[in-house]
Amino acid sequence: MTAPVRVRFSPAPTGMLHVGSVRTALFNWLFARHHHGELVLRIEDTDTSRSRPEWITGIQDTLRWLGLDWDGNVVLQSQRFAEYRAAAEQLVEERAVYECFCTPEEIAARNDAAKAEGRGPGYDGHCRDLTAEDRATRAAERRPRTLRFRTPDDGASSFVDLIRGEVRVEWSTISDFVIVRSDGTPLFFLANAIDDLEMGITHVIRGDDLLDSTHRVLALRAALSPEAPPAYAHLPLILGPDRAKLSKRHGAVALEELREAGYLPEAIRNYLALLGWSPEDGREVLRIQELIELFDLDAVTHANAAFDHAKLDWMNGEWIRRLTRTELEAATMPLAERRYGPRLDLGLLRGALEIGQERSTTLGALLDQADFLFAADDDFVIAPESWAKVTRTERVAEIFDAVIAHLRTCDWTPDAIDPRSLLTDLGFEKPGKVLPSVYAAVEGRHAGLPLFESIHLLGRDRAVHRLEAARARLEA
RNA sequence: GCCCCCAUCGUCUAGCGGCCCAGGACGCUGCCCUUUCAAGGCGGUAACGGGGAUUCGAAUUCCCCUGGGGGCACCA
Repeated sequence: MTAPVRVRFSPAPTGMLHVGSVRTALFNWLFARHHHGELVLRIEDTDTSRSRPEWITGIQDTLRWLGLDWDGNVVLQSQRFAEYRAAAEQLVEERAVYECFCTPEEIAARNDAAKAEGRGPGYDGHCRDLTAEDRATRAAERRPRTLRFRTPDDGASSFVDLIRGEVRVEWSTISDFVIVRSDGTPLFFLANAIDDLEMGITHVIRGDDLLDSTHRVLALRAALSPEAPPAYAHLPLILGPDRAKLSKRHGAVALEELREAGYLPEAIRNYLALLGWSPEDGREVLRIQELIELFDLDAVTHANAAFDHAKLDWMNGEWIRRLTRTELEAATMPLAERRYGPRLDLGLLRGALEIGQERSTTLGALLDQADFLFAADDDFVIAPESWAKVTRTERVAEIFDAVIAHLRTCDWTPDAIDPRSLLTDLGFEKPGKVLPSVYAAVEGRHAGLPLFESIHLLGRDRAVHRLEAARARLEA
């Protein structure tokens, strides 16, 4: 390859990162790492009313957690406004951009009128050819002034997208667009074009929802500099289960929610990499290094993809099982600390991870099953549906009595704890069938971590105590 | 309304003219394993949206239709 690759991930800090934006970040990251290039993190906070500092730090936290590192300092567009203004004024002088004094209300009214006539929305060029005198008058009226880019009157805009191939649109369908607001702040188009130019971005990899805006950015870029623009690659969108575009208020899966629910970065990266891309050999469970080696823009698909939570679950389970015990512990610790606070017991947690690793799909689900270990006897509760199952169990009082007696004296190993032979002696042909009542008494749920190991972990006193409590409750 | 993008199992995808009466994965489902529930193992179910054209031959090329998605902001 020729010039070193330099890409950027440029989110707007208007909310938490969701799977769509993270997939974009991931593809940029994989592309940069694959080509030994650089990835810049640029925060597009030009909309000062919607941007919030906590989202900026939140975005960085999430990216770091996912292992998607970036090169150099984070660039904040809000700190470069002066530069954008200067460039815009220069464009005004060159007549590529003009002053527009239309108010939002006037534009909205004319759009409504256009709609009534069966035409679509879009700026009508009202202020396109204002004379110096017109402008002076309007300025004197203290009308708001925006700066609008003048799009070509005829011909077509065309560029070759790395994924889509040639994309062509008639200029007549693209209206003049605002690049500087009436309060003097820049818009996306301006800041984007200038920064891509100055940062030396070679490839722009982003969502397909920005495909149409590319023509405008490219025209603006051409007015700004004769330098060749970056190559563009528009990724198919990730859709919600309902097949609509993911948005903050609609079905978007926030990364922080996944993190809190116990999904692993390894699994999220792996799953997201497979949404719109697949390696030649068809393997699906891939380490990050393999992802970097195999990733290629050529293999990116063209069609939008629905986010499938069930497959993510499967993938997460795959990764939980691949973790070493130490890694699993490190991944679970933050969740467990938040969940159990001072009641967290490292020894018990390790025990739970040992018996739970092979059978869990999320860390959250694993901890759900481990809750019984950390509950004080006073606030240990048996789920209502599980208790119902207990009361429906035949001769359950007898079972409890026998198990209690057994636990008081047996050797304290999982094998010795196993009460089945004793239940067989009591006349139960399939002792396994009545065991769920014991699960409920000890674990608070009739289905959970393997019983004998669980009792062993819980300890003799606590186990006996819980069974006695359940036995007493039967009488009530 | 106009513009753009897209179109293989329910979902993610392989397929880039004959190897495909279409392969893999998730899901669903049957069986096995089994102390519950899972996890795991082995099977099964299930798709080329429709119509033309090109060709000896089309999931693969072209056109139309239909369908889905996106865009048309002083959001990005």
